[in-house]
Amino acid sequence: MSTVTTISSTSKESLEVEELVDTRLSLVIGAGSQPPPAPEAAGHVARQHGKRARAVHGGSDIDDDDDGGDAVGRARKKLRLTAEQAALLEKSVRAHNVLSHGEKHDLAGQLGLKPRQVEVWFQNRRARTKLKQTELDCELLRRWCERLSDDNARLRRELAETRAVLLVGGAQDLTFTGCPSCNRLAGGRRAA
Amino acid sequence: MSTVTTISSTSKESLEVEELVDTRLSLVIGAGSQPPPAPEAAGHVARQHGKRARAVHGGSDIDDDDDGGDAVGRARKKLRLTAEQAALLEKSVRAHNVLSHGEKHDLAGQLGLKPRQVEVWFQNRRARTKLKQTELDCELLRRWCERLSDDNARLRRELAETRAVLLVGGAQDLTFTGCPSCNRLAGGRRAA
DNA sequence: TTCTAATCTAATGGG
DNA sequence: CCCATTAGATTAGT
Repeated sequence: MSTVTTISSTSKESLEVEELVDTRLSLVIGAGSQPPPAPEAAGHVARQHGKRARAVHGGSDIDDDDDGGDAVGRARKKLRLTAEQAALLEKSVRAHNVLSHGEKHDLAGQLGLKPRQVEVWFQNRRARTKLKQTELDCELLRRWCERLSDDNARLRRELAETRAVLLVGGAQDLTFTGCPSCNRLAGGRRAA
Repeated sequence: MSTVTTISSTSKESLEVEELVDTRLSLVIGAGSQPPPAPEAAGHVARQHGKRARAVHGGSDIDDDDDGGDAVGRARKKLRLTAEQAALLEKSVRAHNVLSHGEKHDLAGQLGLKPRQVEVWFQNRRARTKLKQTELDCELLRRWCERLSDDNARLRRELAETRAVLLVGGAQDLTFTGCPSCNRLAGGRRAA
């Protein structure tokens, strides 16, 4: 006989179920606890989620991320990372932008977060950097475009002038001035 | 209930299973009839989900709440819009991409959503379209860049060609006339 | 099969 | 309102 009483979050319709569960859990677990509204939390990371006592899960698997719907157990609201948590995460992401299983759990332990949350944080972080870089690439492209445009104009000008010199020079001026190239240059650098 | 056990274990893959799961959950949750397939106007492959019963009327839960004081006590987990709701919203956004107060409440009434949710949906929608257009602009820029690059190459080629003709044609004269500037230039470009 | 990365979308908060 | 961000849910890929 399976002892599962909680509904796994993998269920497709977990939404409604979660609400129901949430409500009931609120009633049961209810009103007691209150996360410290003070964000300063000078000490260590606040322990954020009490896992409901689970039935004895034989053997700790490598991954036990799935906490099902207990994320909302007493949750007054959404998760806000403290400065310490953010700092640690940043440091970690600088080390490796992708987490191994061990690292994930380790970090989760240090942060007082669920492994799943750490994982998600990393995902979102990666997405963010990617987006930023896309924007940056776009800007780079824009500059490149600008440069190309300038080059283009210059080339057109030079080409026109060179052609003009070629045509004119073939007739007469070439013999007199003796230097079509100089004519061209003089024309081109008129302003200078 | 053993049914829950079955659901919780796995599987979101198979379509058949999905339907079964959905059906069962509908029974469990107590959803009434679910309006079937929705004409999905916008784009993507027809999704099979279509079925989300938001029949959790446990009293004052969803519909009747006006915006403003959003109770944070129960974390509202995630709302999934039905195909009908989405279709109506799409239609509305086609009419006006911004909502008036009246329209908002009206729509909310028709959809069975809170005005706040309608508002949020419109905001997200606008953000989405804006993002898409940005991407599109970026792509456009890229093509323009490409074109410029091609033009550039062509111009360089033509210019080189013209210059070559010019130099060759004036080579004899240049040697005789002995322009110092052009001698220098000719020496530098002799190879080309 | 499981796992994770990537994507979409509802929701929050600040400005 | 816009914007950035969070996180749940889903899809796709190895």
